[in-house]
Amino acid sequence: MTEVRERKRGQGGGRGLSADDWIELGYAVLAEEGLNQVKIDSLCRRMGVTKGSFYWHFTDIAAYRQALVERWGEWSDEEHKKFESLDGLPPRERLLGLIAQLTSPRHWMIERAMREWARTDPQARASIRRSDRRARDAVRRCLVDHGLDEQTASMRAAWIFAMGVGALHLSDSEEDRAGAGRHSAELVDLMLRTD
Amino acid sequence: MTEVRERKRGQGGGRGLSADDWIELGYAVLAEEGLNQVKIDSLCRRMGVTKGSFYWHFTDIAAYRQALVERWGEWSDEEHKKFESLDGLPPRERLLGLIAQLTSPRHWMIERAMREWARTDPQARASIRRSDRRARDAVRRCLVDHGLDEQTASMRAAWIFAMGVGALHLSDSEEDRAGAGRHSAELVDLMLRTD
DNA sequence: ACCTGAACACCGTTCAAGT
DNA sequence: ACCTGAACACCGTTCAAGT
Repeated sequence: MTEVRERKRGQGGGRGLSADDWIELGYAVLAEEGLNQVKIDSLCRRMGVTKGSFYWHFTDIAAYRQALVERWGEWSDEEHKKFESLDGLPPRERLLGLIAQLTSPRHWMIERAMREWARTDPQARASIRRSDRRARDAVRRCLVDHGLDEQTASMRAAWIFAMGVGALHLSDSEEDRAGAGRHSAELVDLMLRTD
Repeated sequence: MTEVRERKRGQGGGRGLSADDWIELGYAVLAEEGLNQVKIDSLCRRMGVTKGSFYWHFTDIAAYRQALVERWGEWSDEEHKKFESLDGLPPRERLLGLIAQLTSPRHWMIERAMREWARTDPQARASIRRSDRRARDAVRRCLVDHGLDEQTASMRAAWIFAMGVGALHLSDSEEDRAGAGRHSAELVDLMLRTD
């Protein structure tokens, strides 16, 4: 579909491709067609080069995946920073925003691919774990700020987080998502109860 | 697609393999080494036969996966029937049992494989959806029997179910599972609140 | 009925050779 | 520095031929 004939190149010039070009393409394919379409062969076809080109930029496909994982990690860092700017909001609104972000459909394919890779690649696992812990901590902080004790907050944060990951994987069937993705206000109200 | 010419035989007789033998092996490999190790080539090596044997029992690897999916569906049906026998228990205990079953570590690999296949294979998707709906309904019934109104029960059932699926996918990192898998009593108590 | 053996296509990987 | 082209291994698939 996305037949790239005209190669994108760095700002200045240079006739060849950069590692970044490959990563960019990888993400596009990942998001559009999923993990199983990220093959060296088809990537090269899209790029209009032979496989030797790919292997000049990356030692093997594991290194390529790792580059994608690293890029994802950086991107995840930025997202988190963006969210920290909402620290002024009351806990309930902050939590609603967090949940919206957690269950956002923006990058399902990519998130799923990361979790898939994390199952075999230790580096990917470390990256995901770091990102997950940050998300869970952010949720927990909302709960603590709202007045829950540390223990209860940790428990409920883990539940909410697991729910988010579940919604991520259920995102294919609309009926399943309905309950988990919508009604976040009701969920938050239940999770914030202190009585 | 469903070209499964199977031939069951007793324990003793028959020199050749049956489709069941292949399915059995597939499950073993799936559970032990995960989805990516279910290759025709390596399965044949384990069986001690050539690939022609595999292709006599199944038209292609899609048909084989479908046979695995069907088998999983039957097995899932049985599990559900087993659980219906607990209908006499009070809702709270029933719900605890359901959650224990939903987040049981027994067949993580297999469940994940099914959800993975469901992403591309419509038959697998139908199978999973059917099983999911049953599980969610069972949870919802516990909540209704405990006194929640239909709307609230549906919402909370979807949450609990999503949490279970999330726990399934987080099952690699122990820290994440800790909150979602353990503390089910606290979760149930929160979810059963009517006030 | 059940399988072998050889063939082919596809994809990951390597590497000498080109510009 | 960046890529081509040919080679090879691995795996999915087909099929004529064997028992």
